[in-house]
Amino acid sequence: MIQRPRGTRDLLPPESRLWQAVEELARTVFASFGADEIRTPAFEPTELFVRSVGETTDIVHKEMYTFEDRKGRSLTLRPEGTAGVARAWIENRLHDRSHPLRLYYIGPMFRYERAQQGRYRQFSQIGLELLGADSPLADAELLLVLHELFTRLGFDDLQVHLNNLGDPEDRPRYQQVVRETLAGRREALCSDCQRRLDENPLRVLDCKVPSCQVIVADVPPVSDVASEASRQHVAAVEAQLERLGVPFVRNRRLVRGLDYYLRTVFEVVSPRLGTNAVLCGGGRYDRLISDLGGPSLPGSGFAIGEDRLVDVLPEPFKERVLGARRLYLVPLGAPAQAEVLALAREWSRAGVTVEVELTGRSLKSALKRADKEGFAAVAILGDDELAGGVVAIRDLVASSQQVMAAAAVPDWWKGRG
RNA sequence: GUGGGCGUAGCUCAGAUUGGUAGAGCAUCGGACUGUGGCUCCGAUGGUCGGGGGUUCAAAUCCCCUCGUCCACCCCA
Repeated sequence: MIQRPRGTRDLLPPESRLWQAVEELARTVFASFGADEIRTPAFEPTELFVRSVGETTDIVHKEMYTFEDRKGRSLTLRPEGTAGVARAWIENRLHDRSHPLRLYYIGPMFRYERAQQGRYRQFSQIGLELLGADSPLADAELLLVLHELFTRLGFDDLQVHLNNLGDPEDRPRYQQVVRETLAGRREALCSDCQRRLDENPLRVLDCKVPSCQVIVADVPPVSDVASEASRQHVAAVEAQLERLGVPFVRNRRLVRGLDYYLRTVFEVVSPRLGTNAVLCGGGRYDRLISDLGGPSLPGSGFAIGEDRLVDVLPEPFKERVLGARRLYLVPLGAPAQAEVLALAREWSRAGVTVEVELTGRSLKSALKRADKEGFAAVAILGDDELAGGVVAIRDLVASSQQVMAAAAVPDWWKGRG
């Protein structure tokens, strides 16, 4: 049997409805704050990700799906969404548009990793990018939109972690501080941290090995070495959030795995997820567009892991989506079968969710099925009803039954919502 | 990429230690009840025992390889 590739999944009904509902709400909330959708290719020139995400990052270095096309060009399945948006902005001269520009995307990303719960080789991200505004207000708006979406999904237990990564100019100075602080204790660090010390010292900060955390506790947080301008920026973001009542915690150890972030960085974590608890990550990237050869343009954005989000969706939201009422239309006998689709069309046009029984099963087994499948009601159309121009409507919840004109069913249906 | 757990019916699992005709519950379909669900009873359908190879008269069971999945590390969404 041919099986799907490792780390990919088939989204089946009814769970696919949850995905639709999440995406629909995200579109609604984003659009209500002035964002529009952008759709970029699922694969891009490899160079784009090397230059934006960063050569030394794990994503680029060992997690990309890279291949050559028939003309020998190196292409890569996108491992994240921001790079493609930045590329598209430059290539399509969106510079000419009025800014700031709010662009959102929803779609699959690809990373070659060992799959486990909440981590897949193909996963979906819902992202929002805010281009052309360098103010703290822009970062605050992103966090607000995020908070609004999560609140409307019914979450009340998520935590927003926030940190200041400083400006790129601060980075060498900070790396120096890290190296100096840890110079004498290199041997005491785990082997991963010893490697990080050379390649990407920032990442030593969020090592989860307890012995490392003890040692790293002596290292001053990035924000202490950060420029005055970046400190004022992040402080202003925090002040906005406090004013808005958007809860967050300062996490001075928070570091992100993509090189383009600076100043404001944040994560949203769910206590209901295990190891892969990060539901959303984001931050400011004022140098990304210029690093890719475009003009100087500030930007800020986030990406939500849709797979993880759906995994921890609050029960009330799920019930609302999965509990949608449906009417089961059951024809009995050939004359009724001849009429049944026309009737379904009529009801469908009037806003009824109607499912026609097609297999000719007995009324008894149809009712049995209706009960199992959770239909709200069954419309029975037999010879008797046909003769009188009526249908028998059996309400499965109330266990009651009545006969009414076929044309009256949509109103009856609405009245019971 | 590293370490470990687990793959038997659509689902949850027994059967493996000691090789000997593949099982149960649930689900599905049908009947009891000829046009009325949920409960009960009866019956039926359903399996290359993840795949391949080896040992053996005989393998779900023992050995090797492989694929998948889950957990931890790593990483991030």
